[in-house]
Formats: sequence, C-alpha cells, structure tokens
Amino acid sequence: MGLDDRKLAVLRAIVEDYVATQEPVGSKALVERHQLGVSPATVRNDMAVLEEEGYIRQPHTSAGRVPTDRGYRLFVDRLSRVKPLSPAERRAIERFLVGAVDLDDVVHRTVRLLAQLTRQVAVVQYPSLARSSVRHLELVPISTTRLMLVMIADTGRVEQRLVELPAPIPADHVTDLRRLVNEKLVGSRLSETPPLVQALVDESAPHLRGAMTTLSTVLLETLVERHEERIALAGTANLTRGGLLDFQGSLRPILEALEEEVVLLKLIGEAEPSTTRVLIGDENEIDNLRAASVVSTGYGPGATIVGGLGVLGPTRMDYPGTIATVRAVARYVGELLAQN
Amino acid sequence: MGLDDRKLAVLRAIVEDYVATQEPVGSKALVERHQLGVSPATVRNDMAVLEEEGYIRQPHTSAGRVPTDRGYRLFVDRLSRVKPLSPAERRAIERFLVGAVDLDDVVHRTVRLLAQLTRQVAVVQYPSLARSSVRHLELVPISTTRLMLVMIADTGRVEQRLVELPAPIPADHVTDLRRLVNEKLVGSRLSETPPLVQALVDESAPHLRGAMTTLSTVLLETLVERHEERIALAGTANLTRGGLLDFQGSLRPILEALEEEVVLLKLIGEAEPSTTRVLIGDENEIDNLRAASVVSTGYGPGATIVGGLGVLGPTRMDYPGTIATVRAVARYVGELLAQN
DNA sequence: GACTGGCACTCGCTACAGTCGAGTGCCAGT
DNA sequence: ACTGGCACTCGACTGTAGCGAGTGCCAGTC
Repeated sequence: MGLDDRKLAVLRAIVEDYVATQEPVGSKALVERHQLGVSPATVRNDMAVLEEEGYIRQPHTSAGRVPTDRGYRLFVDRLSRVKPLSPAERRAIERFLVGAVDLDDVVHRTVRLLAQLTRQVAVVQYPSLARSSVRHLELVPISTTRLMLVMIADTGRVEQRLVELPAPIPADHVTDLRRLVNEKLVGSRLSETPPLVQALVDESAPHLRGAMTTLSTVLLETLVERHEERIALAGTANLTRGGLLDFQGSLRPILEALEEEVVLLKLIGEAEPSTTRVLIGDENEIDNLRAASVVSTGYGPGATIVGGLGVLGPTRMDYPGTIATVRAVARYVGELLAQN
Repeated sequence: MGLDDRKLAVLRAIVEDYVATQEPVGSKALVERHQLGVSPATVRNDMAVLEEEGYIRQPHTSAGRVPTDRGYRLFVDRLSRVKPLSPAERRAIERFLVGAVDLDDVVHRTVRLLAQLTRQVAVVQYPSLARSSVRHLELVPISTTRLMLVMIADTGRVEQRLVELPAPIPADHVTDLRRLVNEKLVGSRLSETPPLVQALVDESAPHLRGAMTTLSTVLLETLVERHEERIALAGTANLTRGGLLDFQGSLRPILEALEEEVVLLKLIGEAEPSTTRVLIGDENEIDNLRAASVVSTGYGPGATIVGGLGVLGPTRMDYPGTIATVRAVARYVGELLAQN
C-alpha cells in the first residue's frame, strides 16, 4: 500500500509526460526522459502497483499508462509545486488590466486574459450582489406612473428595474422617496436589507405609503430574491485544441454545461478565501463535466471575496501552471477592485 | 443556360432532401420521394446541367449531389416560401418573452428562445447606443473627487462610468452639474450629443468649469466614441449537432469567430429595416465563417431599428423555417420594447 | 426533340487477413 | 531489490476484394 518515493516519482513523470505529449507513456520512454536511475523493468513493477492502487490505467493492453482522475489528484496534492509566473506573464497581466474603464470592462478583460494565458475556457463571475453593499439608489421618473430604479453597488455593479406605480406620483414625492431609501439603505449589505426595507414601508408617511409599498417589493426582488449573478465566458475555442482526444470526442456536453449560468456559478462561485480549488474529472458534480477539470478561486478587494473566477479544461491539464495563473489573475483583479 | 421549371423543381428537391437527411442525394431516391413525374435518367440529365451551372456538386464521383452555396442562394431567393409558424411556436415565443423584468432579461430570454426554436447558434445585439436617446443622466458622488456617471437610454440600456475629478467638489455643485447635463442632453440621440456637450462646457459657470470639462470628456467617451455595443450569445452546443459533418470537421474557426464581438456585430448589426438578410457560406466576409450561414434581421419598437438579431448555422440549414422564426422573434421583441 | 431503359463504369465503404512494433507481465538470475 | 530476457497481447497500419449506390452515355421509343 505504501507508495515509496520512487513510485511517486514515477507517477509524477507519467503525469508530466502525458500532459506534454497527450500519449500514453510507456516504461522505456519514461526512463529515457527522466533520471529515475533504474531500468524499465523496475519501472514496470512500480507501474503495476500504481495501477492496482488506481492512480494510472491502460487504455488497452499493450499500451502505455495514462493517469486516472485519482492520479491527477495525488499529483496536484502532493507532487507538484505551484510554478512561479514568468516575468512575461506578469507583464501581460498588468498590461491587460490597466486601462479598464468600468466593471464590465474589467470583467471582460479579465476573462479574455485568463483564457489566453491558460489556453483554456475561462469563467469570471461578476462581483456577487449578495456580497455587495448599497452605494446609492436612484429613482428616475419615466412617466407619472413609472419609475426606473437604479441600484449602484460598492463593487461597481449597477442594476436597474422598472417600477410600475399603483397611482401617479408628483415629482417632489419621488424626491422624498429617493431620499428615504438612500438614508435607510446606503451602506448596508444587500443580504441584510429585507428588514430595513420593511421598516421603510412601515415608517413612511401616508402620502408615500402606496408608492413605497410597490417600490419595496421591487427592491426586495432586485436586491435579494432574484440573485442576479452574472458570468462572463471566454476561450471556448480552446476546447478544440488537442483534437477530439480530450473530452472523448464530443464537445456537446461541455458546451451545454457552459451555457447554464447556474452550473458555472456552482463551479466558480463557491470559493473560500484565498484557497484555490481544483476539481478533477469525476470529482465534479455536474455529469456533463465528468471529462473536465476546473481550477477556480475567489477574488475581491483586500481579503474579502466578492466573486469567483477560474478556468475549465481537459483533465489532462498543466495543473501547476494553471493554478499559478488563476491565482495571479485573481490577485491582480482584487487589487484593481480595491482602487475603486 | 435557361433553367426550366423541372430543373428548378429538381434543385428544390435536392436542397430539401439534403437538408433533411444530411446525405448526398441521388437521382433514384429523388424520384421516389418527390412526384417529379419523370424517370431517374431524366433527372440525371437535369442534374448534369445544374452541376454545370454550379448549383450542385458531387462530393466524389459516384456519389449523390449536394447543393453548393450558389444552389442554396437560388433556393432561398426563388424556390422557397417563408413557412408560417406553427401555433406551438407562437405560443412558445409569447410564453418565453412575457415576464421579462428588464432589458438584460429581455435580451437573455430572446437569445435562448431563438437558439431553442431554430436549434442553431443565436445572437442578439443589445439596442445600439448610437440609435438610442438619452433618457436621464445621473451623477452619484463616490468621494469628493469621484463621481459615478450613470446614463439611462430610452431603449432601457444603462451605462456607467467612473469620473475622476481634477479637484474636490462640494455636493451642491454636483447637483448643479446634474441639472445642467440633464437639461441639455435629455431627449437627444446619442449620435447628436457632441456639439451639445461642447456647449455645456462653454456655457458653464466658472466654478463648475473644471469639473464640467472632465465630465464632458467622459460623457463623449461613453456616449459616442466607445461605441459600446453588447451582444448576447446562446446555443453554441447546437454546433455539434449533425456530428462533425457540417463545418468540415472543425468547430475551431466558428468558435473563434463567435468570441469576437466585432465579428458578430458585422454579421447581425447591419440590418436594414424589415429586411431579413441571409448570408450563405462564401458570401460571408469573415473567413472563419465560410462554412456557415447567417440569417439576421433588425428589431426595434415600431418601425425603427435599434439593434439586430439572428442565428448562425451550417449552410445545410432549414432556411424557410429559420427565416420565419427569426422574423417572428424580432417582431415580438419589437413589440415588447415598444411597451416601455 | 424529349424522355426512358439499359448497361458499363467509377469509387467510396466495409470486411478481412497479415504484418509490425510498442508495451506489458513474468521469471530466473545477480 | 533490481535487472535482462522472453513470450505475449493488441492496436495501428497496409493491402486486397467485394458490394452497391450512383453516374454518364447511348440507343430506342413516343
């Protein structure tokens, strides 16, 4: 059961070679390319053990070995060290993110950058509303019975909703409403607003009561219930690299999964502070993504997390490099956000 | 040179069969499936003519015929009539679009609906800023030297930008600025704003001059220069239908093209009023999309066009059905927009 | 003159057999 | 505990043969 150092070295070598060549790796090729100091026959014995333990497998008899999901897992956990980024990559990140003019811009640049650096599919979640605070609420009269509600969050996100009032409302009442909701709600986390909104209705003057009631339902919907999470995606064309060998020939399930925002949120959005999460193949809960791996992490200004980002690719992936890139990009984005 | 009626009927039959079966169609199968009233041999002669004229071709000797781009073009222009939508489809459209709460919602629902109905890749352009008018401008103080500029367009689009002021500004000056820009700009088309913005700077009181100058550059950038067109995409998984036969085996170029917003805008965004545009294969200017066809049209409230929408799929596509669906969806979206 | 039936021909597809070689498992020897 | 050697497996590739859908052409018919 014990895997001695050499067996681990063999596993590492297999993973590295397979990731590089995309072909099953045999015992002879292994000893040629790595200084293992033993003969192919010995390596074969080690391989037999590794296979028995479920870390590698043979696509067919008389072929080389290929890492299993479990093998990648061991590799990621114990056999790899995060590669430091090359200076060129650092420069690329900085150059790419400087000059973003607004949140949309930041997110779009980030997702493209991530896709380009990792050569995988990149996913970036917009700063989550649930983790944002209200910076300002604006009411814009559209007609006498319609208002446009605009909510600006401290993370830079802006949400708008149309409010249909039960009765026409004069302009100065709108001013009152605006003042009231701002006084009460600005600065609070969105998740904490429901009681405040309720208080607003209860405390509002009679002439505003009707409008405030309608407004409050829209507010609650916008701020809390409709957890409007947004996602940006880039690099789907990278799925076609490596021919059709990865993803066992069909991109279908992957593309389908990528279209479901809910699915992506599950992948990317549940990050814990400063941890990089790596999901390998089967570890993934989504059936369509059983052939893929996901590397994700949270980002945010300072130590707080406001959203997640990550990449998705074949299980046969350069984990150390990808992990390093994902982390670095998340850190830079966090710094960028902190400046606002 | 003259293509008599029967030759046209043969072409139509070839297109229909090929679209349905995805296999080259031979003379015998043709006479069996369509009432052409002649023998296979005669059809073969007609086919030879059609091939000579470039409307069909043989993938290889001793295979059936397949329509060329030119053949599809003739089919679309002269041999097909737009299919009326089924009641089920009408209902689907209505059910899908009712209940959209804001512009984002409308666009997302539309693009998914379109992808689902046509079973192709759907693209929807957000209402173009160039074709919108200013409904309201809002300035939200973030700090003493920073403002958030929020522009609400009549089409429902909301754009925001951060403004870094050259010097701290008191709250009542912000109020003044807000009033001034709204007085001057509300109601005008975005494309017409530059002189108005310039006038704002020239006419502004000395104590606002500095802030107004900075604001004006951001305004111009946001409103005019940075033609921030947005695009929604759905149904990329549909590209994998029909195995790898369509798109000659590689989705790569297609996926790459779909990632370029500029490319999509070219495809979708240049719609003329109430025309449905059909681009078949080679007619497409974008090299990556030489194997694809695009059906697109404009949409907007009433007769005006504020944006484009359409679908992209293999040249082997059900043109009459797709055209009908695209048109119908565009009409419904227009109506929906008119209600706001 | 337009259409048709018949016929020879083409050529991709499939199945099958044979060869090659990378890679393995096992075992006896050091 | 490691190694060299050996028999074995099996996928990849090659070449051959037969099948069949489909064609082009031509002579014959209405």
